[in-house]
Order: sequence, then C-alpha cells, then structure tokens
Amino acid sequence: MGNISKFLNKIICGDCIKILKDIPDKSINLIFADPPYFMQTEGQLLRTNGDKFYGVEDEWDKFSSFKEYDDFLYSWLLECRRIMRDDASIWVIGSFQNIYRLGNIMQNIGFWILNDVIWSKPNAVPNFAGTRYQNSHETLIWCSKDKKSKYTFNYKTMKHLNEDKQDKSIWNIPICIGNERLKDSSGKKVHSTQKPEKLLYKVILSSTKPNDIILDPFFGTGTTGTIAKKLGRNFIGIEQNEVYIKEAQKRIDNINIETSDLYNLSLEVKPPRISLKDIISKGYIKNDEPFYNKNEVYLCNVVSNGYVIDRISKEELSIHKMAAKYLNKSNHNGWDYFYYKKNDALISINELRYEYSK
Amino acid sequence: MGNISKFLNKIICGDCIKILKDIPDKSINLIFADPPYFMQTEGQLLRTNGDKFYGVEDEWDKFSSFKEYDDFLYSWLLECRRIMRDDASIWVIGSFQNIYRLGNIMQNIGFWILNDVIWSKPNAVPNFAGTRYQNSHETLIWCSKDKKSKYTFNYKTMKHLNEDKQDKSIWNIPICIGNERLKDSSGKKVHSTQKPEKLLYKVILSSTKPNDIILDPFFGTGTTGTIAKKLGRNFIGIEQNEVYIKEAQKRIDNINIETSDLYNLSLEVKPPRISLKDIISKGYIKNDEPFYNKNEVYLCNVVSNGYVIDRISKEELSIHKMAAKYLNKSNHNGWDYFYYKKNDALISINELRYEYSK
DNA sequence: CATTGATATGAATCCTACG
DNA sequence: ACGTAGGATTCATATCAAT
Repeated sequence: MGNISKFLNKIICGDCIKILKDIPDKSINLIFADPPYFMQTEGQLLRTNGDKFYGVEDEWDKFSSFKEYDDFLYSWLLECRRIMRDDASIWVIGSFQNIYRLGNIMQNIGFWILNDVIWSKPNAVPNFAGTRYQNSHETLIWCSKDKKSKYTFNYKTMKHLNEDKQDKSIWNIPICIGNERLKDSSGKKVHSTQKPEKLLYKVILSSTKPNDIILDPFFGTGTTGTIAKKLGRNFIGIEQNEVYIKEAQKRIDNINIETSDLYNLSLEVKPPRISLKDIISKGYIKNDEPFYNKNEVYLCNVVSNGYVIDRISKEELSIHKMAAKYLNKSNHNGWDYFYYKKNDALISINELRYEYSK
Repeated sequence: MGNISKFLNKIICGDCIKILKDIPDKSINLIFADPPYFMQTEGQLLRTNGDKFYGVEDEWDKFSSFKEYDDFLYSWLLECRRIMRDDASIWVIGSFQNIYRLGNIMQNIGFWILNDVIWSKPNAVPNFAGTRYQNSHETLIWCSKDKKSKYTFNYKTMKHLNEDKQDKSIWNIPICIGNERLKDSSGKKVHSTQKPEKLLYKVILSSTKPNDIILDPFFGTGTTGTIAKKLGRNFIGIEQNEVYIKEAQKRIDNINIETSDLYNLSLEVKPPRISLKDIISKGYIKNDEPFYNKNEVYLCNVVSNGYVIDRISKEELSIHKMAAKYLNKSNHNGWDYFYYKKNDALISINELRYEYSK
C-alpha cells in the first residue's frame, strides 16, 4: 500500500489481481473493465464465401468452466470494490456469453446497478449461417458501490450531447474500424477487441469529473487512457501483454489535448442555493414587489419572510408551491415561473439568484 | 402426470410451480416466461414496470434476499427444463433488476443461450429525477435446452419480415398502449405490464412451428395465448390472479383467426434433398450432358456417378466443389450455379430437384 | 476529381443428414 | 458417437481500383 500518485497516468505491466492489491483503499473515482468474455467457440467459423472468420482466438480468453471464470471475476471485482472511493462507480462490458456471470457476481458482492446500457452496433458481424438473430449489441453494467452510496452522473452534459433529450440506455455506436483501429506493420489488427472511442467518451464524460482517477484493469490498447487524457481525467492502466502496452503508450503520448473539443465542456454548473428571503434582505428585491407570469399577468406579491401572497385569495406559499398552484400541478420550480418588472421590462426572478451569488 | 392434451389451450389457475409439476416430461415446444421480480427498494415482488405481483397470500412478498429470489427462479426453471422437448427452446424477459439472476441461473442449470434480445422501447417512461440514463429497454434471453440440442429458428420468415435483411438482436417495439391495452370498466389498465403483441409475434413466429405447444407460466392477461392462437399454435397458460384469467379468456375467445395474415406464411420450405445421381438414374438428365454457367459458357459435363467433369482439365468433382472452383472460392452451392440446355433454352439445374420430387 | 464497383473484415457460443 | 459429404448462408463500412 502506498500513495496513489505514483500510479497516475501509467500503464502497469502484470497480473491484474496482483497489481490491484497494491492500489490503496478508496482511492479511485471510476473503474472501467472490459474483461475476457469467455467465448465458448469450437472449431472454426467460415464466411459465406468459405474464407475463415478470425474472431477471438487469444489465450487470454480461455477458461475451463463457468466455475473457473466466476472465480476469476470474483477476485478482481472484490479488489475493485475495495479501491473504489465511496462515491465511485464502476462500468463493466460484456456480451451474452459472460454478462450474466458478471451482473450476478456484481450484485452478490454488493454493487448497486444504476443502469444496464446496450451498445447497439449498426455494423456488427452478421450471422453467416442464418441460425439465430444477428448478435448486434454488447451490454454495459454501471454500478455504484452500494445501494445508498453517491455517484457522479453529469445529466445535463449527456442531455446536451443528445440533442437536448434525456440520454437513453441504448447507445448506437459503430464498432471500431478504419483509422481508429490500431494495426501493426503488416496491417493486422493489434487487438482483437479494441473498443470505439465514442463508447469511452460517453462512459467517462457521464460518470466522472475533471481530474478524477479512472482505473482500467484490462487496459488492452488503451482506449480508456486515451479518452481519460482527452477529457482531462487521470488514468491507471493494468495490462499483461507488452505488445498492447507499447501500442497504448504510443497512442496516449500522441494525444494533443488542445484539439479535443470536449475538454472544456462544463454544463454541470448548478444554480446557487439561495433563498428568496436572502435576496430580499440584501435589497435585491423589495418587500411587496409584484410578481408576474411570463405573459405579464400580475399574480402575487413578495412577503418579507420569502413567501409570496396571492393577489386575490391572500394565501401565502413558497414560490414553488404557488407556481404549482397556478399551473394546477403538485410541484413546480418557482424560479423559472415568476417574473418581476424593472423599468417596465419583465425579468425572470431566476436572474436574481445568479446576481446575488456573484 | 398424464397426457398433455387436457392442458391444451387452457388457462390453469394456481401456483406456477405446483402446476408445472403436473405437466408431463418433454411435452412442450416453447416456453415464454415473464416472471415477477424482487425490487429491493420496495421490499416487494414486482413485475417489470412496478406492478405488484399477487402471490399465494404473502408468500411471494417475502423475498428478503437474492437467495430467496434465486431459489424461486431455480424452482420453476428446473420444472420448465423437464417439460421441454429436447428440441424445445425457452424465452424469458426481465429488466436489470432481475435479468442477471435469471441469465446466471439458466446457464447454471444447463440451458444454452442462443441470443439475448433487447426490446428497445421508443416510448419508455423517462427518468424524472435526471439521476441516470433513461431505462429504455428490457432484455429477453433465448435458450435451447442444452449446448448440443436442436431448436427451431424460422430464419427466412424473420428475414422476410425485416425488409429482407437478417433480423437483429435489438427489436424496436413501442410499449403496449391504445386499443391494444386492456382496460377495466372504469378505464384503468387491467395489468400494468401488459406486453405488446408485436413482441410475442416475433418470439412465437421465430421459434415455433404451426401446431406447436407454447407454455407461459406467468400468463397475466394472456398476450402469449392470444398470439399463439392467431398464429395457429397451441398454448398452455398458468396464472394465479383470477381477474387476469378472466380478461385473458375473454381476449382469447374474441380472436378471429381469419384476420391474421401471418397465419399461412410458410417460407421455411427447404429444397428436396436429392442427389444429382438420383436425377440421372431416373433419366431426368442424361450422362455426359453439358453444363453451363448463367452466361451460357460451357464448362463441364455430367458423369453417371453424379459428379461433373471439367471440359478441359478432365477433373471430376461434385457440382458444389466444381462451382466453387470456377468461382475461386472454397465452396458454393452447385444447384444455383449450373445450367443445362433444353431446346436451346438455358435452364437452372435447380429446377430438376423440384421436378424430380413432385 | 467525382463516381462506381469490387474486395476486405469485425468479441461468433454459426449445419445436418446419413452411414 | 463420430466422421464425412452434401449443401445452405452475410451486413455495414472502409479501402482501393477502375472508370
């Protein structure tokens, strides 16, 4: 055990579980894990023209049984949980072959599922033999440390990037091909399962803050580190394969942060928590000030205790309850609803909050 | 134990596990199960959108841990496996709260996952609090009885219904609303998680044959039975709630089979398995007959053993291997490739198979 | 240079009847 | 049970050659 700083923005070579044991307790903000899927394939698969299909034939994906695979998952997931800060969260990715092992074990350990997210692949490999539905997605599971723990979710950022609509649990992202796909000098793919950058953008952007520490126990060719750096986050990578590490390091070193347009994106500023009473007492608005709706209909007046009083019924309520009443709803944000007049111009009372807090 | 026929097209009222025990071994072609799930936040057993599940007087409400819920799943899934024919398959549906329990147990029991299918809901309920991604999908898991067992998949039917493209593991289907949604006399929905008919169409149409027996252990308001009847399949429903049973029975009785255009769809006809040798011996084509490609290029001649001999090299191969050779591929369907001449007209040899088998 | 067409390829639990 | 041979089967996209 020691200080976390010596691990920052490094790729550590070696066995994932052994290295995780060196990381201090509660030191990590986010974990992204893309473990071996334990694809139980036999023989070889031919394309419809008779060519061989090259899927995952790597040694790192071989396990003898579910038991052995489950034990492996328990080992690193337990370590992950230990090193997570109490307000950290964890993402894992898998496919139908392994995701029901992963999700089950994560629940057993005490992780609390926040979402399962479907990575929909528009250009997935077809089912050559026509024997099943084309498997055109993978599944991510996103968990907080336990049921009651806090976590980061940059809701507004994700909404903004989704054409101002609440982002959904299905993400349509092409598989990693073309220039983004790392290839060796002979043109062969370096890693059989390199993840697309867009996938990691969404994961990291939605569930971390700038300068957070993101750990990836199966670093591969470093998509997690690449995006962490582009978004101004710190990463820690763990990987056994030296070829992958070399390629990942080169890839990360080549990043020019200046060109990343998402780096300075900050939509998560929350309005200052100030009461109407504070605003009155500081003289930003006077007692008895008339309040209007956006259509300039005069509705109520300010009371010195921070409530408003209805023009006709003389009922006193908070701005939120009063706005809800006018809208015949059970609640509504009063800051967005009421306006006051200054030199005959209609001004949202919401602006007072920001003025006051300056 | 007894004959299966007494259960056919009936809704049986009572405890799912008890009733399953009465069903004979290996008698069912397909199981569709939409089980209740234990929602930890409420401490109650709920269906996949929040509807309370009505168990045998408090019995189901006592799930206080994953252990108890898992035991419940094991119980009925083991019975399901017993009553499945060796070439049967099973679908289950769930959401992130329970699907990782379900999938894990199904694998542990020995079921073999064929696909997991995502039901993408374009009109899902938004996340009002803005604390997570909108949960806009549910997950179905489709399994054969074990790794080596056969199963029905009507590939061509599904392709035909998907604009002649191979159907995918993500299905975009609106949640059940409008006229399809059953409502009681006061206009309240009868069942809060009634599944859309389109979902069951895809399940049943893709993985059963006409007259197959489909069992649904959590029948609810009978969408499974409704679609089974419309598609000329038999159903067996198990349900505890008498209100649901009454509505389901009414719904099924009202079906007019004539209105279903999918009832007579039969795209799964396979070409007759006949060898070229048979065709020669019956005189449909004569020894030494010249074969051409579709561009009328003379390539090879028929040999009496059912092979063809290349015009120039004199190499003898099966029609498939020879077609592949001409196309510089490792294999190809010879029936589609070769033509012969009759009265100067170029005719596909494929037609001979159908003529012969008439 | 733009357009068209051929070729390559990506986390895959990918055939089946018959002897 | 196992091997063999017949014969059924592919989608989206990037790249590169040809027009």
